[in-house]
Amino acid sequence: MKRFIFGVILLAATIKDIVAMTGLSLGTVSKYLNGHQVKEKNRVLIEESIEKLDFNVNLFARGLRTKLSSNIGFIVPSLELTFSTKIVAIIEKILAEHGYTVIICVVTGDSKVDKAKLQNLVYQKVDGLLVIPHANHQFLQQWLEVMVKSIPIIVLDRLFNSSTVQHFVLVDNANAAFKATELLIKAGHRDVGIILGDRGGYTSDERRKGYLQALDHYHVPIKDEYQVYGKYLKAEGYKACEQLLKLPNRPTAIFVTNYDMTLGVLECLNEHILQVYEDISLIAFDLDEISKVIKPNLAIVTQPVEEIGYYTAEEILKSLKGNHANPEIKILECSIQQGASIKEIN
Amino acid sequence: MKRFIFGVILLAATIKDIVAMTGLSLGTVSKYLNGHQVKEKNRVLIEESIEKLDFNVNLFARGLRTKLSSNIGFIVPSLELTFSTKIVAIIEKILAEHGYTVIICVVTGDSKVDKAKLQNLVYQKVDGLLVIPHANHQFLQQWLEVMVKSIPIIVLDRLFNSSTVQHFVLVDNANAAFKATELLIKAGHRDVGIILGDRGGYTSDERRKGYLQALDHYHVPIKDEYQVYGKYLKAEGYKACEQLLKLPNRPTAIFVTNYDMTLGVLECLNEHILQVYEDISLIAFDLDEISKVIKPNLAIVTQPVEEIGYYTAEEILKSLKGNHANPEIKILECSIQQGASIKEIN
DNA sequence: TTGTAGGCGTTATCAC
DNA sequence: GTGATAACGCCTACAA
Repeated sequence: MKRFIFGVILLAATIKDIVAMTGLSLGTVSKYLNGHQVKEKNRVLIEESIEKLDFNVNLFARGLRTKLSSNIGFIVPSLELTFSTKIVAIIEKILAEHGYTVIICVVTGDSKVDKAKLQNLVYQKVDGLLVIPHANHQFLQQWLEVMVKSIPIIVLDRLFNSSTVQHFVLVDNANAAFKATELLIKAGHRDVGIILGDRGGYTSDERRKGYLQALDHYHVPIKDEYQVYGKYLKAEGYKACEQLLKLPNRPTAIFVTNYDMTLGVLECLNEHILQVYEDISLIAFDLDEISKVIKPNLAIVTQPVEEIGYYTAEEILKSLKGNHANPEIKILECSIQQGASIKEIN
Repeated sequence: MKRFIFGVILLAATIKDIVAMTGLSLGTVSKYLNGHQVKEKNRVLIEESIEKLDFNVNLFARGLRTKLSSNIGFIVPSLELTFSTKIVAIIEKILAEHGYTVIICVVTGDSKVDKAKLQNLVYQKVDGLLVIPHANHQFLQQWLEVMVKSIPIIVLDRLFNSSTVQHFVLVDNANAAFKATELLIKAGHRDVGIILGDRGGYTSDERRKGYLQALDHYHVPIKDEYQVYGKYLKAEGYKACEQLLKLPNRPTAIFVTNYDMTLGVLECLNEHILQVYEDISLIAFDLDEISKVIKPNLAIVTQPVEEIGYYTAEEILKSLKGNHANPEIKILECSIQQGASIKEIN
């Protein structure tokens, strides 16, 4: 019952072809395929046959029975952030080694659109879900609460309160912000501005917390007008920066808490003909690839993206095979990379 | 035969549930689901039932029959290039509107690893393929030649000779390079270096062609030592730049032909304490987001990523529904964005 | 350890 | 237009 002609595959081989070739039964072959014990002799027989026939399990048929797709979904708020794409890349690599593929799903924040996309994603298409939530994505969160009942979910980058979703991979934002702010203070800065993302968002709150703790720890007065928000966007970062520059006693140093806003800040400083270091000190977040390109080299806080990726991939694989629930909140540390953007004053 | 309890879904509804609820036959419902004509009265009946049951087609079962997954695969050489990620994002958005999901597949260039990944990808998992090929990816190309017999494939960014793969979306690299080089020449530069990607690669060859044409057109002598290669990598771009700087009569202007190499070049110039504009003029490729961040603003060649994305999405959708073969080589134009990195000399 | 048989939910091919 | 029925390829009791 072969389906080749002149060495060209006409129809993909099925288990039945293996049965015909080996003389074994369907059940035996299927068992072998699913990792059960089979007599050594038969094992060899089956493996030979698989090789010859170039057999591959039909995933539709398997899925029809098992409801499993060996796809995992990756929900991201954007693909323009290197943070997301790096993690996607690492995870895709590891999951591929285990026969899984990654379906990407960019959520827009528009819940009508997102609803359709998530529906589409989840209908039999994924066995598990990795999520980097959008800031303030109420709808997504609710949806995850429901989904987690049927498939494993790991949430990255952002913590939220939930009795059902309990598997998180985060970085210690507060501590990272503390260290960044500390660096500025230790260089003598007492007028330290911070550009945060979304007001009330988890990440922003954490970073703000670290910032405030550092000021407090070193007895630097806290000023509300030094804390501005830029929604994690370049254009908003620009505005936030202008806001700080307009202050009567403008900060001598600024801590910008993400990549995109930093681009906006740099553009803003450029236009105002202010020199980083000379006129204003800067420490940024996540600028890895380009921090050295910018003059002067920027001091930056770096998230352990690789570690996040590896850890998350391992975790989802664990959840996928078996113990469906190993809820954990994992917190990884950021590192600080020195630059030449912080001026020592007095 | 409902499968709800207290409003909670126990089992996903099937066509049979609709049959039970409407009194119609399986065939009729299935026909409706696949866009065939059904009596108005029955249409309403079915739609109500679908609504009530929250019915969704089981894609495993459908796939088992049709061999279609409504996934499309996107093969990229890396997710660290904004070129790729932007296009992925656009395409994911459009395909989602049509019920398709995007499976990402990062090829490494290591053909053993890639082979496994591509196998995995293609086994019933995708209905079509979008590809941004790796430079010199011989294996991938051969594989595409085979795959294209069974599913539609569109190749982006890079052209290769093939009797089977015939659907390409490209930019006019030669013309873009001509215009970029022209800009330098018109500013008075006659010692113009170019940093290309991979020697012999399609894209590099095209960009080199445009560069040479411009020199020729304006009667500027061509010098081999001004043409160096950096494999599209940051570190290699750094080296390539050094190579140019070491020349006895080093170029007064450099055209760097991709994003990553430009980062390397900027780093190199930084370390050699050479000022862009003042000491050396520069025009780059694809630096969109950060060109304004860098001082001085870089002149850049911008690829029409949006247009590439939209066009490609439309094309693959066309191929997916029906006319399996509308081979075409689409060429889109790049634009030049002025900056302050080119000095007028004499 | 191996074989048998039923069913997963659809679509497609027929008749009607 | 509609309704029965047979695949699609696999997994999993259950029986041997």
